[in-house]
Amino acid sequence: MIRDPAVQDPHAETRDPDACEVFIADAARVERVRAALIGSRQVSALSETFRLLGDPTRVRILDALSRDELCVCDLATLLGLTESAVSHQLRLLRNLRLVRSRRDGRMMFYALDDGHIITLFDEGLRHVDEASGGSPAATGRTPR
Amino acid sequence: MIRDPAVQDPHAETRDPDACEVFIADAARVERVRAALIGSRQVSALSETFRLLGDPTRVRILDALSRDELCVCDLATLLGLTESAVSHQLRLLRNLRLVRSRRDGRMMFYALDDGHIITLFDEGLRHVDEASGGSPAATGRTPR
DNA sequence: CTAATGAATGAACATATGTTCATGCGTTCA
DNA sequence: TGAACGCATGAACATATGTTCATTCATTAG
Repeated sequence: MIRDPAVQDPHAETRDPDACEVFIADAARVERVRAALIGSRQVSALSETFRLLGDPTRVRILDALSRDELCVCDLATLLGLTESAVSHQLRLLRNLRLVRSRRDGRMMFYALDDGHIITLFDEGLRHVDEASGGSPAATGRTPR
Repeated sequence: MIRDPAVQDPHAETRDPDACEVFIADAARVERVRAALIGSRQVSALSETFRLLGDPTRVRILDALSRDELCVCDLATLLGLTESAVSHQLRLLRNLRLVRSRRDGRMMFYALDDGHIITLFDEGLRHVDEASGGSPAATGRTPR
C-alpha cells in the first residue's frame, strides 16, 4: 500500500521530459515555477496522506477518533462496519501515523496521532463549506 | 466522478446498523461520540476533496498553481504530462472548486480557487515532515 | 471563410482500491 | 491448559481510478 518513495510513481512522468511537443506559452514563468516546486518525496508523502483522508470510511473513523479514543469494536459499532473493515483501515492510518494504537487487555484503543489531522479536517471543512455555494447551512458541528 | 451527496456512498453502511453482533465496550462513550459526528454530507464533501488531493499528479498541479497562474500547455510542459492528462485532472479540480479558470485568447489559465488549498498543503507537509521519523531533512521548500 | 491551435471530452484499458470471508494471533478467564 | 474473545491479516472479488488515444470544440491567424 505504501509505495517506495524511491520508485518513480507509475502515474508520474508519462511523457519524455525532453520531448518538446507542447507549445510553451511562457518559458520564463515555467522555469521560475519549476524552481519552486516541492520534491518528489514530498509529493509522494503528501499525496499518500491525502489519499488516506480521501475515503468516506476513513474520514468517519478519524472524525470519531477526533472526539475520543476508541477500541476497534466500538468504532465498528459506531460506524456500522465490520471489525475487519475497520481494522484494515486502521492499519493504513497507523502506517502513515495518522492514528496510534494502545493495547488494554485484549482491546486495542486507537487515537489520533497528532493535532495536524484535526487542523486538516477543519481547514477542509472550511473549504467545502465555502465552495459548496454561497451561504452554507450551519454545519451543526460541535467544536472540538 | 462527483457523487451525488444524496446518494448513500456505496462503501458506507455496509452493515445493518441495527445488527448488534459486535461487542460494545463502552456504550456511553459510543453514544457521546456519535452525537458529535459530522453529517454524511460533510463526510462526502470532505472525502471527495481529500481524494482529489490524494494523487501525485494533482498534488504537483496544485503545487505549481500555488506559485503562479498557468495555462494548460505550460502545466503539461512543467510536469512532463500530456495536455489531455492535465486537462482531465483540471476538470476534476475545477468541479470541486480547488482551481478556477480564465480564458485568454485560445489559452485557458488556471489558478488556485482560494487560500484554503495552500493551508491544507502546508499543514499536510508539516504532518508528513513530522511523521516521517525524527528530524526530517530540510524541505528545501520556498515559502509561498 | 478556412486552416491551425490550445483545450476539452469520451471510450477503453490497465491498475489500484475497499470490502468480505476465512483464518491466524495474542490475551484473558474459567 | 484451553476455550473464548477482540483484533489482525491474506486472498479474492467487484468497483473505481488515471492515463492514453482519437475526436471534437472554441478561438484566432491567414
